[in-house]
Amino acid sequence: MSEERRLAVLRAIVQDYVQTSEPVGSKALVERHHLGVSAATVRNDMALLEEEGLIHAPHTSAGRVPTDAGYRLFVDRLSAVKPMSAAEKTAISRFLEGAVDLDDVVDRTVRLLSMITRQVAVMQYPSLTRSTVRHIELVPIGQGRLMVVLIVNTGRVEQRVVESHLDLTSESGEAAVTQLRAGLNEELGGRPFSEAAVRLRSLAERFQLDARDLVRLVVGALDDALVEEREERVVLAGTANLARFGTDFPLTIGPVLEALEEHVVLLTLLSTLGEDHDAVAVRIGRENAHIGLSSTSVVSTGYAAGSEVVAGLGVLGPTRMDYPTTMASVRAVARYVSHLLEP
Amino acid sequence: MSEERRLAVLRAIVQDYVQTSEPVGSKALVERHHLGVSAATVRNDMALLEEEGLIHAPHTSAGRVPTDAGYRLFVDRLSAVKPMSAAEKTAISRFLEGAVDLDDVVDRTVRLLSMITRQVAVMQYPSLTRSTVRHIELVPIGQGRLMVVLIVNTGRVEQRVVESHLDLTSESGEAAVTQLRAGLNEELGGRPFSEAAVRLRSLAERFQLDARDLVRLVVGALDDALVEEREERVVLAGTANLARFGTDFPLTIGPVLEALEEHVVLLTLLSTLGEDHDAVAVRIGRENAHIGLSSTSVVSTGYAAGSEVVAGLGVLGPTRMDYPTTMASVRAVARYVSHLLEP
DNA sequence: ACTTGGCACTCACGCGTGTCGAGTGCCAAG
DNA sequence: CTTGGCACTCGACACGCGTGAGTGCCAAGT
Repeated sequence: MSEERRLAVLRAIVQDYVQTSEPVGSKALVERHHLGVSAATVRNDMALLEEEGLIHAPHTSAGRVPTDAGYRLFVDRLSAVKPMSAAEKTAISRFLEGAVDLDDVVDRTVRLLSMITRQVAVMQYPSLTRSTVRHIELVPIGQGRLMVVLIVNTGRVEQRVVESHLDLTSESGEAAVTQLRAGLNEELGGRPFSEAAVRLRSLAERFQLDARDLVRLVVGALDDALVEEREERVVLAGTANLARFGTDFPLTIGPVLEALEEHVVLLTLLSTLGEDHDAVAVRIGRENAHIGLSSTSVVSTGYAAGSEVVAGLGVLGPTRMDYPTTMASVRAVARYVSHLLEP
Repeated sequence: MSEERRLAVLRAIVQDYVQTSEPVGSKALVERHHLGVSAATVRNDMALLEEEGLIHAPHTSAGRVPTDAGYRLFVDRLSAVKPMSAAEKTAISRFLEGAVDLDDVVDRTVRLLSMITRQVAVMQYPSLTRSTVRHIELVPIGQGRLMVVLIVNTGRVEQRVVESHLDLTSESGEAAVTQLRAGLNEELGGRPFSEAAVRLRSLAERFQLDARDLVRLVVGALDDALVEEREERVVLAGTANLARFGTDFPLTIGPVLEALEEHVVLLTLLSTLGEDHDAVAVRIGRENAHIGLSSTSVVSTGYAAGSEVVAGLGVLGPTRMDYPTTMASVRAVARYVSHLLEP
């Protein structure tokens, strides 16, 4: 009972099943992969694998299909990371190079990733909490309204309008704005958001009484809306790829689309938690908390701006997916994006 | 041969078919709608309607189904605009009221619309070309880089970074930036984008030679990236609703999802062209240029910021949709959005 | 000139049956 | 521990048939 061969059988099953998307039987296996043994032997191995819960037969006398656990084992121990061809690499960099904008980078990345993996691609905008402040601008825009523009080191820009009863066009109003702008930038410029909240708190006291109201509003806008990261934005592309499986599989497309519309769900999918830089995380089937994604897998990783990992990106597809190549693609794209966000 | 009754029959067919999604036969018709005639008479009418190309039998001895032309006639002449209940109206305003942001408005609108129509909702961001400039801000962000922030009357904000070899931190650099900022705002502030291009052209000459380079860069950024509206943004929600029909119908979901990912396609769908303010446009089946949308209909209208229509929104669903209520919903939501963008 | 009931006809659909074959489990021999 | 053999299972597919909804046409009624 060679343990090793049993795993080879599992690997072969996964590979065949991924390719053909049909349950694979003992006979087909031996003729496609030259394992040096007969079909009967493979059958015995299969019986054991099934006992271990790694594969499963949809019904009596049908071929075997890997279970979630089977895929897991395959990913963890049985698959080599498939290197990307030089052509693919240059294609990636070409496609991403033209981006003019953070929005554009995200848009292109997600499109690219969905195209090369032929699956659904997901990308999170650089998280504010893990970024640093580059600049804060205050722009009066008529009446008592002030637009607060926050520029982040990743190139992300956020803005919010606050309404004040102060007359900002008056001399004293303008002075207050100027002073506040300077104060904010001095206090926060170049600093990570994690420090922002505390630093903001002490700011109001430095101002004259009649301006404190304004300070509080602006600080409130920054603090509440941005630091609290009420909106971690997520973008996706390639949903049409889901349709390719629709007929093919017990994967009904509806629940998946629903899950994809819940951006909160997507965010938890991407949270690769305590990850190494550049490790690729894989969640298989039921491992994804969300029901409706129970027959899909998520391959994700973090990307960096400078040295800091700022957010995640990845792809989502049926559990029956080509893990090695998908993982390679995700990793490669993440690297290029990090590279792009470098300066 | 009462023309009138024939149309009544068509109306009845459309209504029944929309509700049951099954071909409707003469017998079922007479017992559900008390037209004062017998099934045989209805059959004669149906034969005529079919001759006119308004309905169609999927196969011999099956009920009838409206054709695109049939729906068209129904929408144009046979349907009354269904008024919305007070409850629905308040629900709409409640849901939209909390928006803090233009992004937020768009996001909520599209979600809301997809929920109440139970179909795919699409919304275009306020078009820059139809908006007016509220303010332009120039923010130096280290080295020779300058961020150009454009604030639009609709609340939309666009930004772009330009790189200059000028030292912007020097005194003369700062002066140039200040002068340019003032010049831009004087020249463009409060003006529609349609005038922007010409006004920008003459700007460079007003500056000293060494600053002209900078001016050209900034003007280029505004002109090229924004006025050219390279990116008319579109947001959608409710794609999961497509799945509800997937099984139901000859509407395969794949091509539709593909079309939805092409934002260009969506934009042309929304372009209600030479529309009256608050007229709701309907495109039925093949009327949508794009193949893949040939069995879907689009109900769309424009929304305004102030008095000017700035962009479109609408929903997309199977040709077999409840046009009167969908049209009512789209109109109602568009009105509230316009209201929200008023000030 | 329409309307209506009657009647023969047409198919899509569902169901049961039968065949086929891939695939399995088990066993006894190598 | 492997292997060939063998009986068995069960889904997929094809065929045939009955059923019924729905039609078109016609002749009679208003």
